[in-house]
Amino acid sequence: MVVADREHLHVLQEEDSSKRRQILDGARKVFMDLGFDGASMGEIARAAGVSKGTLYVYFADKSALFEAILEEEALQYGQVVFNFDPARDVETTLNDFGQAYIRLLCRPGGGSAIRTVMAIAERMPDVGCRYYLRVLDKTINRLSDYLKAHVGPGDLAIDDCDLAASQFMELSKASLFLPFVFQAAPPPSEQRMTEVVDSATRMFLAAYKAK
Amino acid sequence: MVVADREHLHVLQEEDSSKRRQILDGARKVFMDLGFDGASMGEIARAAGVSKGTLYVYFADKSALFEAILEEEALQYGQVVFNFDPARDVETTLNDFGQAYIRLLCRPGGGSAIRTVMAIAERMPDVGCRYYLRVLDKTINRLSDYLKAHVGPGDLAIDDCDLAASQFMELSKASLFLPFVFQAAPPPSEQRMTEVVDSATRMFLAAYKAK
Amino acid sequence: MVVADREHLHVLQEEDSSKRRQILDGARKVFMDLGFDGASMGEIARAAGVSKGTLYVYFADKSALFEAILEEEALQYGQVVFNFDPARDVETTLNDFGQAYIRLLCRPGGGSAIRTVMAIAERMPDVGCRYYLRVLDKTINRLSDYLKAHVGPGDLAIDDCDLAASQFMELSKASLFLPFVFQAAPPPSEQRMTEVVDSATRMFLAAYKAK
Amino acid sequence: MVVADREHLHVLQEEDSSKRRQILDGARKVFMDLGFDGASMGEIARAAGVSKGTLYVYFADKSALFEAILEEEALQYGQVVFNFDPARDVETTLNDFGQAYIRLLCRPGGGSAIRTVMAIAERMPDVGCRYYLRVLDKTINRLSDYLKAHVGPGDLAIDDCDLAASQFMELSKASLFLPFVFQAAPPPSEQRMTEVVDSATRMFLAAYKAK
DNA sequence: TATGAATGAGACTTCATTCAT
DNA sequence: AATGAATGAAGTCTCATTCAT
Repeated sequence: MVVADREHLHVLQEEDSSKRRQILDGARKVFMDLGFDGASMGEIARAAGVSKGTLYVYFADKSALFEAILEEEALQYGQVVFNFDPARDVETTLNDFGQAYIRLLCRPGGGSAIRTVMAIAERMPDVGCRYYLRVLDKTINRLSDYLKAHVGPGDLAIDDCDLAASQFMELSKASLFLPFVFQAAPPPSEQRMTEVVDSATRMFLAAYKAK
Repeated sequence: MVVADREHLHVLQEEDSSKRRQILDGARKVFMDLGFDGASMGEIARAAGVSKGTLYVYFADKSALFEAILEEEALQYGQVVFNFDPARDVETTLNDFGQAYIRLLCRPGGGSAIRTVMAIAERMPDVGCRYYLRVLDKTINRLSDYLKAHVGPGDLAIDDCDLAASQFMELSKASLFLPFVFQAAPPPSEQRMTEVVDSATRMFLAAYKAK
Repeated sequence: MVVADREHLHVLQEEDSSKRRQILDGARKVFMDLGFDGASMGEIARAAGVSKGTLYVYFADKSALFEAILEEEALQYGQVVFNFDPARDVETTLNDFGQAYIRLLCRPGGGSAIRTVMAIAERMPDVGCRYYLRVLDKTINRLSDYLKAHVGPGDLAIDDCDLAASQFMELSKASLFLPFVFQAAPPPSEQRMTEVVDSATRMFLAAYKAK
Repeated sequence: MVVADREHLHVLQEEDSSKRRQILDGARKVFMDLGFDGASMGEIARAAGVSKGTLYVYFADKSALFEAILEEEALQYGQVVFNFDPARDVETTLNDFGQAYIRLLCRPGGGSAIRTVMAIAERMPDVGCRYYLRVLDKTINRLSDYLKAHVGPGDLAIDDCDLAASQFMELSKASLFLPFVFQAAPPPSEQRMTEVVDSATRMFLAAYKAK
């Protein structure tokens, strides 16, 4: 056991050994296309251009590979620049954020991680939970912090900023995300996304703008 | 088996022959708990109290059984009385609907159908699509129709009622559904659900109440 | 031990180059603990503190490594000084031998070689055969030779000394070895081993002491 | 095949449903030839003339199949009529038993169970232990009981009957079993077995016959 | 010489599905 | 109709071995 750990450590230290990169890229595609159960290690190996055995050199098992991908997803999410500079005005900030957020969700393959994780959350609750906290909840918190900074006379009148942040994010998805993720509609057009986020921003400000 | 003949002539056709009922009930539980891939026909047979072979007497294969359950789910959803009587006033109607809606989603096992269907939407797009249309979109449309009936001076000022309906539904889930479905939080308390839907209603009216 | 001296010679062909020694020591432990099939080359490499590739520098394959260990085992066995000096009296010689023999078999890990070789004797008959001849049969023969030297009036009356030697060895194991090797009992106590070998010696002499 | 018709009975539960019998027979052969690790489920399926999947209908896993065979082995062992009728005289009883015992051990494939179980006793201690208790220890106890019944003036003078029983069994194997099990010699001849057991009996009585 | 990354065959096991009764 | 025995394809994972450095 200890040995295995060490062996993995050695490999893991080189975060971007090219084989590891290949595997993660191939696996992401397969996992997101087919879901955790639908993806087979053979398919992943083929997609990654390595042998099946090699997968297990880099990742202890299928779950570990899956979680490594979610880890990356979380990091990428964190690197998306949601500009929550408190100096910026609320309307612009919210609108920019909403636009970026919905485009992230509805990019081709964009809902896949959410969908895929959601799918196994019942059988692997800790995976679901961690993904939520690291990705979704974190974004809520950053927006919430921004809002808090603007609560005050002449700015925003919000009682529960966490709820408000969540509300704005939900509003930004309205009529777009569900049809997309259920494959009932193609990815929304640029124009439609703009409209929806504009509407969300208006609605949010109508409710929370201090008088 | 002469005596039995008379009975079994039509039983198979009948939607609710007792065996079929048993199977659907057992299968729903297993599918919702474990997901499409995680559920095995053996487990389903056990949960239904029938033999594995019998499953194939009533359903062509695993997918057909799964879709039959979604069919039922859609019917049940349709039977939930969302009281959209145009005669009722907007605030009460929206609030009542929001309360019922979030309780439906967050009931134990409530997110399961959504989660389960979402999970296979990429591999079985028509299943995902049909579920969306028959369940989610249908609800949106009914709410939208209600809203349309109230658009007018002194009532609601809404440009895009479909979007507005979707917005209200999304608002009703804010901060509640995602943590629940990702297993990052237990089902929300009654009080919290009430608060969130109250806030959603206020927000909606702040934005759309005609002046 | 003379090992320290040897290390100053850098003769790579030498049987006991330090790496080779490491490998043999690590491999013995793993093979004896887990059996031929249960032992993996990876585990052996770890136990030996070398890389997997290095194993194949010194040994052609897993079997060759295993046989090299049995070779050593045979040599060590041969070096255990069973004092069969013909000048010693029979009772003492037998008893001393029996005591040493049963302690050898029942030492922690003692039955392991026998067990391990036995296990693969059917698939690798020559390995089993050679081990028997070089280890077990050799001991029988040395005891047999000792007995032959004492056959005569006033000493021992034995017709078939090979059989007699084998009999004494079997008697020395009675009630001790099988429970131990089948893990049905912990290693026998010192006192019990003494009693059993004493009994074996008495029995042997009762049967073979010349009158 | 005419017989085949009769075999299509629903008798999975029965201990000797024909498929179960087939599997056990095929598996015994493969396990005994190749050892637990060396035997593959595919090979066993082929030897049994069933599909791999069928093996798992009857046995939970490879270990369970293996243990079922040991179970049978134990039963068969128990059914070997070792005639320990206390009314029989000691010499005949011992000799008959010894003859039967060594023939059991050295029959073709006879040492295989012992060898095979011994081989995995380290990794599966409970299997080893149970086999020892159910097969070997049980036989010792039955012989021991017989001996106890004959301890007395003019019959046997034995202090530790359990030890004595074990001693006789070990003596009966002397020079025969080890070469056989290590594949260093073919199964012993009838004549040789007779000689060895005769010698064992003489030796035993020389030591334990009451004076 | 020594390494360890990489491989691919093959192990055990599961499971949707079929078939005879 | 209902069963349950049987199947075989496919899944995850292990491991002896090779090869470039």
